[in-house]
Amino acid sequence: MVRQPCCDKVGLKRGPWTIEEDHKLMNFILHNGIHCWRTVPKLAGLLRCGKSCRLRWINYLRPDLKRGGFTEMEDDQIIQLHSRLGNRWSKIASHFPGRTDNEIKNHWNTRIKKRLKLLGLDPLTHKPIEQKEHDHQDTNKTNPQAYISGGSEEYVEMQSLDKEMMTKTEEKREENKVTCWDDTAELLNNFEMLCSQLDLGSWMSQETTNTSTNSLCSSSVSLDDTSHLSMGESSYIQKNSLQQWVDSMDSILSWDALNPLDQDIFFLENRE
DNA sequence: AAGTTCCGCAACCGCGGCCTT
DNA sequence: GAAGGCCGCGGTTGCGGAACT
Repeated sequence: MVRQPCCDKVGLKRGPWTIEEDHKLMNFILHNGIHCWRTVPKLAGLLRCGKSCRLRWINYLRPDLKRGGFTEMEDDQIIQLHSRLGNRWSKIASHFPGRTDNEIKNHWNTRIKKRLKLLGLDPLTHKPIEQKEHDHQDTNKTNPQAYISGGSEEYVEMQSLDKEMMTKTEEKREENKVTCWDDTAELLNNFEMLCSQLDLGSWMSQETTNTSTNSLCSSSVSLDDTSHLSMGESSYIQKNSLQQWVDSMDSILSWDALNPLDQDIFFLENRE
């Protein structure tokens, strides 16, 4: 047997996904589920490799994804888990329903790592960096627990800075909400139309039954992923799936980048 | 206002592990 | 048990937007 490459890269598209590609992928998965990522792009009519499709679905399109900034509690938990598990992002992510390993990894590299360094802590070992130790006599500042519990002054300062930034971001969002309300309402409307066409509800129930039988080519897709959730959480996801998804997708996908006319054309095309 | 730098995030790549043949 | 096939994971890169000069 000759090993086939994961994908013949000739003629395959790379780089950022377009909204149309997203819809093709979503549409395909919602209707057919996933049996083998390798075949997904072909069957879905995408010029992408299976890996790319998998990544896009897991990190971006999954209905149960939770979006938005990380809370202080989540930050603390990530730090604690990282001190125990190291860079095993998927393991860490499994403690955060709706968060992806990629998201957590990025958050760690861009924010938490810097914070720890500022506090004189080695992000790898979570121990005080020696040189810093001389600079910072205050033990609170070199104590991870002090950081986690928000005990140091630097931590408090950073928290207030973060809050300030968060408030500004929220203000901006509010502004956008006001100015784009009509568009947003229309988008939600359109999206619900799409979802009803895609029959998300039946897909959800279908997936719950499918996942038990679909052991071959098991994927991390859909409600299988919610196995780690409590009953309450998973039922919440099901009950609120549509609205929740719409809400999250609204902020995730660049729907607002779409010309409303283009959207209409797109949705009309999809309805046929 | 224009140019430059910085930062965050999405996506890619390659390796390793598990499963199948 | 060996080899191949596929998936998942972690590291890295590159793009786009924000911030700064």
